Amino acid sequence: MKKFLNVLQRCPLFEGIEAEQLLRMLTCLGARVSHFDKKYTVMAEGSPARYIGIVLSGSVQVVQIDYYGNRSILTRMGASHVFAEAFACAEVQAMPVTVIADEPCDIMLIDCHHILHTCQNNCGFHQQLIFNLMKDLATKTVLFHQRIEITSKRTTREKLLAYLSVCAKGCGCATFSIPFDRQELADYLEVDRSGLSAEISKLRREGVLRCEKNRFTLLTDT
Amino acid sequence: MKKFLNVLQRCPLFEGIEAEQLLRMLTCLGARVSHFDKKYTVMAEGSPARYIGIVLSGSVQVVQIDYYGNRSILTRMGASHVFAEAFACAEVQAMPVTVIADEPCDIMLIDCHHILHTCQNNCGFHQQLIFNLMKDLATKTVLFHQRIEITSKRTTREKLLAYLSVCAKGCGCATFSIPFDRQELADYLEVDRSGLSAEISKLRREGVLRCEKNRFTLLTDT
DNA sequence: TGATTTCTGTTGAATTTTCAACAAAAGGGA
DNA sequence: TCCCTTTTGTTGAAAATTCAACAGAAATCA
Repeated sequence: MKKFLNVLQRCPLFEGIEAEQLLRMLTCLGARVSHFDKKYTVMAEGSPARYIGIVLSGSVQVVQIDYYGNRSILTRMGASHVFAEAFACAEVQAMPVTVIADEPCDIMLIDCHHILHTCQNNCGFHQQLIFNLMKDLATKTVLFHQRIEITSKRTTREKLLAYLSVCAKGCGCATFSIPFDRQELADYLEVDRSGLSAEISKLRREGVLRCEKNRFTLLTDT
Repeated sequence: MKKFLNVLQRCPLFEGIEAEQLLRMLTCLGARVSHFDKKYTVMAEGSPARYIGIVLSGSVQVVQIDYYGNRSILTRMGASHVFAEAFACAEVQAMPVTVIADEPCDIMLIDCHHILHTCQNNCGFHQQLIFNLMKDLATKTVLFHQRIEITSKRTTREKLLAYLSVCAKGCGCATFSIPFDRQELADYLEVDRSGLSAEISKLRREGVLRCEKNRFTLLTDT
């Protein structure tokens, strides 16, 4: 656990909590760490939503797969980020999404009951934890709105440009890498992969962007 | 304020708080009530995100309008529901959405700072409020996932059927009313209105559903 | 290094959506 | 009630997406 202390301290869930106290707290919360190889399922759709997940290393994707096998990528979480907290906190019966390892990763799982209900030891950190959880959920909601703003566009071109604009704004630079391959980007934007590839080529020919693998440069100021 | 006490007690934000204490609390929080006529703007996109809103009567729509004037309806909130809490809690600079009155409505506004930061009087209810806020945000996130599951479908037919299924499941009955007219439903599902009307007619002809104005009956068990 | 698998871009056909325009129906106000 | 506005369903044409198939490029693995 100690070797991940740095990551844990950057986790929004533990903001304002000292390193020393953090380790004690994790013991009290019954936190445990598991390793997952790439593409393995961290949490399966339909399974009980008891646990809050924290990415200690690597990254995960939160995906939704419908009846026909169509995948939507809802989000990707890297080190120090929290996932599945909404389902655990809302006490839904079953996970409505699947979480899979995007790379080999170490994941910390905490039973949400231990966070929401004060324990026998009456530790003093619960208030802070719940406050942080609230902040984290608010931030997630804002990011969700951003995604909806992107996917609500009607054409592949508009979705792509909206997404790339957000990326550029986020990194403060017109050149940036995205964490998706073509199929994943298509599943994030909710469009057809081949149509996406075609659109990227078209935008490149038109001089709107440059692109080499998953590294893009926006040549216009949208 | 007192005439809305019933509604306020049903508000998830005030769960577990006694009526008497609630009224004192609202004074301390500096809550104020405003009336809005139908179609008036309750919160404008771009304005500071300081306030949490609570619907006391009537209903509001949370919408996103893009550069070209295309509207997306993100959600509709009726009496006792909370809105804009995520933006206020996440302390974003500007509202990324617009909130408009769907019907004539009374809205309670509370400055989020008063909730997040304990006041001089050191009232004891902040912990409970923050806990409730956290629960509320978690629930909202789950509902967002549900909306994404609907809008991520690729065809108008699939989106419509997914939406109607959720409605039917929600009210536990195959016959139900939806809170949208055709244009609003199209803006919620993110499809073209005329295409939506055509699809409804088609589904009616096929015997999949019955529909009279905004009252639907699903004839299949999807 | 070589073989195998995965990823990517391209194409054309079929399907679907979007767009614009219009008329009938419904609703609101005087 | 009548008039005017809004909503709704329909249609056909244009545009865009999806789908399937394929070949070359890139990555993986032994």
